[in-house]
Amino acid sequence: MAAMNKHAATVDHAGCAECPIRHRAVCAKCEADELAELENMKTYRSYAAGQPIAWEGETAEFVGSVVHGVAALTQTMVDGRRQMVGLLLPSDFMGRPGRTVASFDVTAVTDLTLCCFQRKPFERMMAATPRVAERLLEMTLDELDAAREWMLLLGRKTARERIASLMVILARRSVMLSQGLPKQTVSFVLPLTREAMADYLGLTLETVSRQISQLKSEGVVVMESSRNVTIPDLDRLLEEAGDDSDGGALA
Amino acid sequence: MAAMNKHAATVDHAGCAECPIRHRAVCAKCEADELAELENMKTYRSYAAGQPIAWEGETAEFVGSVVHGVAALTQTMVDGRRQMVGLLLPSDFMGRPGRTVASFDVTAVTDLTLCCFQRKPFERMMAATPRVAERLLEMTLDELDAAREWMLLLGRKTARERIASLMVILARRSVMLSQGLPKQTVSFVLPLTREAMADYLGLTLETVSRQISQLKSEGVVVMESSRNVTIPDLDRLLEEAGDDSDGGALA
DNA sequence: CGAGCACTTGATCGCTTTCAATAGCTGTGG
DNA sequence: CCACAGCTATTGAAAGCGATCAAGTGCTCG
Repeated sequence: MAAMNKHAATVDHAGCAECPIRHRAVCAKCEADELAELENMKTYRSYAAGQPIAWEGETAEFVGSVVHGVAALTQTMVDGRRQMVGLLLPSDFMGRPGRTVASFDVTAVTDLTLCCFQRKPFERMMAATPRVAERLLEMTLDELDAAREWMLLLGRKTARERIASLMVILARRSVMLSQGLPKQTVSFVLPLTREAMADYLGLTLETVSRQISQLKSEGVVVMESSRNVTIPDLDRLLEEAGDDSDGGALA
Repeated sequence: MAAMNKHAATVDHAGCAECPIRHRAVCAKCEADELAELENMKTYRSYAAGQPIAWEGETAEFVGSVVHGVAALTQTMVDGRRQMVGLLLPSDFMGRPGRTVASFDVTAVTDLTLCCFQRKPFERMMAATPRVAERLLEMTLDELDAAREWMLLLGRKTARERIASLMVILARRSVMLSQGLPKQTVSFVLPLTREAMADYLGLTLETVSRQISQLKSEGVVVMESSRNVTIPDLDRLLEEAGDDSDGGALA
């Protein structure tokens, strides 16, 4: 099956200057000379949807940034219960400087391209130039905030609110990527299966399916297929998510 | 009531060299000259148990480290549901460089002493000397790992497993602080009320109480009072927590 | 001694899980 | 072209765990 093979994505970028994640990834603050150094040490790797990238407890020989696609960090208990603890979207950083052993399983959720750096040279560069380390700190603090928002969802939100919250996140990202002006209607494709959503939301896949059906029947979301979502009224969705409304604009 | 008043803790440390968190806080990697600079800008602040330290959405005028005591980061939904999203123990850092608006409510859980820095001078120092920034990145990455462990607990663990997991964390900390050699029996004081535990664990206080009672009746924990815990068999507790057993030693 | 607070315990309710069957979609091969 | 396998998703019925509502206990402090 195609899903089991690495496949060559479009990784023939002329250089970092044209990279789609140039201003959001770890390299965002780099000057031309630093970028050139990174350029020399980078390698692209591609993974098909479903492929493992790293296993918990094993040494990950590289770190890197997501260029295209989506990857998931998951944790699994001995009896098989599984919880997704992070979703890596384009520009997100994978791997931890200063620690060679991965803390979590990493899997490609969709077809995926990573911009990888060997651990040692990258750590040397971090020590030498502050810009990369600064940016990484900034990104890590953002991730920590996101993880804490997620803890509220997992600890206190109802199944319905969890689904709505996930939709809000995906809608927000869709708006950001398309650089669209804030409008009330948004459409996007769910990059996750029902099972992956369940793993993310701390629910079972049946509950995910049921709650989506209900939101659909009430007109909060409109679905052309099981993966194509349209949100007719974002304010309504935000209410369902149980978040403090931030005025409704996906700022 | 005493709980509403600031009270003077023992903050008359001669200097950073004698500070109890000297080798674990943000200043851990600093040389003597850098330490002197921090010494000039630091102020101690004390809070009584229950006092607020910062409110979500308001500007926090300082950042700092926990010296003594325990603080909690919490998030509250409009209808009052509350989730603790972080527990700040001695040496943990509070506040986010580069962001003036607090993302979460911060409250003193026990009587508390903070070693505070004005935001601006601290940020200037971070930009000038890499050691502080390096250490902060390290600490932030550790916190992110801890947050992700917590997401597994909130998303997938049973009430019983959650209680056991909290006990494991507190037992582990108690062993670290007392520098004791790893042994099978550990005693410690619960720094949290049942309600605070519930907020941390994503449960109600009644469920917390019931599960503690059950663990007690089964001999997994022994309690001299409602706050004094003894763990007669750590391996047993680890099993109950549902974590991969790491051999049982609280390494 | 009584007020206030933290905690415990009981009874019931309801949401989510579990178990189970069915539907829809996609690709493969006769 | 249709049948079928394999997978994803939906839906139903029943069970269970934790929440909710409600007393009651024990401790500390005035």
